[in-house]
Amino acid sequence: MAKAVTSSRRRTTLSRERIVAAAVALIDGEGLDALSMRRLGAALGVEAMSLYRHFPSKAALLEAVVARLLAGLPVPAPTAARWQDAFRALARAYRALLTRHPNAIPLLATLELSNPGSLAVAGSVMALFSAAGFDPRTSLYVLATGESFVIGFAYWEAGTANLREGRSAPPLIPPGASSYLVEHWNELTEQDCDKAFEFGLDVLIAGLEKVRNT
Amino acid sequence: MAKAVTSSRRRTTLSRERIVAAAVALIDGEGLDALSMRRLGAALGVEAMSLYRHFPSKAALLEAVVARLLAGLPVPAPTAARWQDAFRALARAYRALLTRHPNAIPLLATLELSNPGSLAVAGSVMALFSAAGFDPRTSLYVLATGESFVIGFAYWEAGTANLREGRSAPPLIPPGASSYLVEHWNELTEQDCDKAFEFGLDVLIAGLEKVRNT
DNA sequence: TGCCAGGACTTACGACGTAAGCGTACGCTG
DNA sequence: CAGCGTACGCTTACGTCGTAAGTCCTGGCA
Repeated sequence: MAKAVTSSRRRTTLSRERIVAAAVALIDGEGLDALSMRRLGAALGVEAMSLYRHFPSKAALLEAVVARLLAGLPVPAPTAARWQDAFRALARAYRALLTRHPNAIPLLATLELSNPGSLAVAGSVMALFSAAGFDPRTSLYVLATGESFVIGFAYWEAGTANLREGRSAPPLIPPGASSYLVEHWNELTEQDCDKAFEFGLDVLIAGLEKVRNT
Repeated sequence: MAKAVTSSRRRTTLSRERIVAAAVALIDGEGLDALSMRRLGAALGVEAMSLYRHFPSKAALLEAVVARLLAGLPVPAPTAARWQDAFRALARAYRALLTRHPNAIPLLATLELSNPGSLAVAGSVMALFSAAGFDPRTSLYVLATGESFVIGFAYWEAGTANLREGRSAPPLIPPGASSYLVEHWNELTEQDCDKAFEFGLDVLIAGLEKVRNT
């Protein structure tokens, strides 16, 4: 075979980079449950135990996955324009990240806070709001509020997506339920999710403006 | 033995009720990972496979667990006072539920939307805001925004709790990080979480008031 | 008294995370 | 160019998981 030359090399060369990339691909393509050490190894043409040369445990690997995903977030420059715009842009970017990797939502929700990668973002948000006149402690509360909304909304959107695609039984409507809900529950399209997110963002920003002037 | 009479009965009598209650206790006491069919059976003095007489799968059992937890939510009467107060009370009740069962947060975040038990709450929120003058679609957005905040905040709080108790390494601060963050990151107490939640609630309600008048 | 059916038990399979130890080929040193 | 140490992938094995299939006991009714 012409490839005999390369076969003198080790058939596959693992690295943390390659492993994490494959893990993200596996999660995106097949779901979080599909990320087992054996299947990840198989995707890389390698036995499961070989991965332990590069990561001490699966938990460590997941941390690295979260770090890689968080690295995709653009950290706003502190020189940015109005804090409202920077806040909005960051929230949208985070949501876009979660929408691109919906199967990784539980990972990010659980591990984000303990991941160094999130500190860059957290720091920029804190600086942003401190510069806008919020005191440091309040800036922290703003950070908590904004991040909670984005993470929680990702779950909401995933839940409605499951409903839409019938992966979970449409919850049979109990008799006395409000007709508003019944009417509008099933017509939640993706565009509605976009609108709902923008609505929440508007509400948050309007509220922050008001709280700031109190 | 005096109890010989009862020993003529089947030693243990299972029921969906008893199983779900034991499952909740196991989750609360030992964590979500501890809820395996075998361990749950053991807690009930029964073999794992016996549980399958009452639930077709573990997923079905988890649904029932979520339903039981959601049943603990007080649904506000539509006659309630100001929508602001009702909204605040419901959000607090939901957060209290999540705080009482922190190990069940991922369960509720993932399964809540597909659970009939959540429809009662959803319906009451929709009715509440419709009565307050929001149009139905906007009411749905309000529902999404509020619920996202509460769910997301539960993750945030759990994350900071892990940091506090050192269950995850305190993320080593990168060199250029904002000093605001560094200073305030580690002094997040439980009272701070309470305050952060109330802050978020204030912001949301203030924003909703403003949006409503536009 | 005898039968039936409901419900718990037994056994078994494939997949999981990972501990322990093995073999080999690459790259440095002399 | 020879030799060696070591980095790194492989093999085997253990205990646990969810659950499919089949067995057996027991309480209630004919």
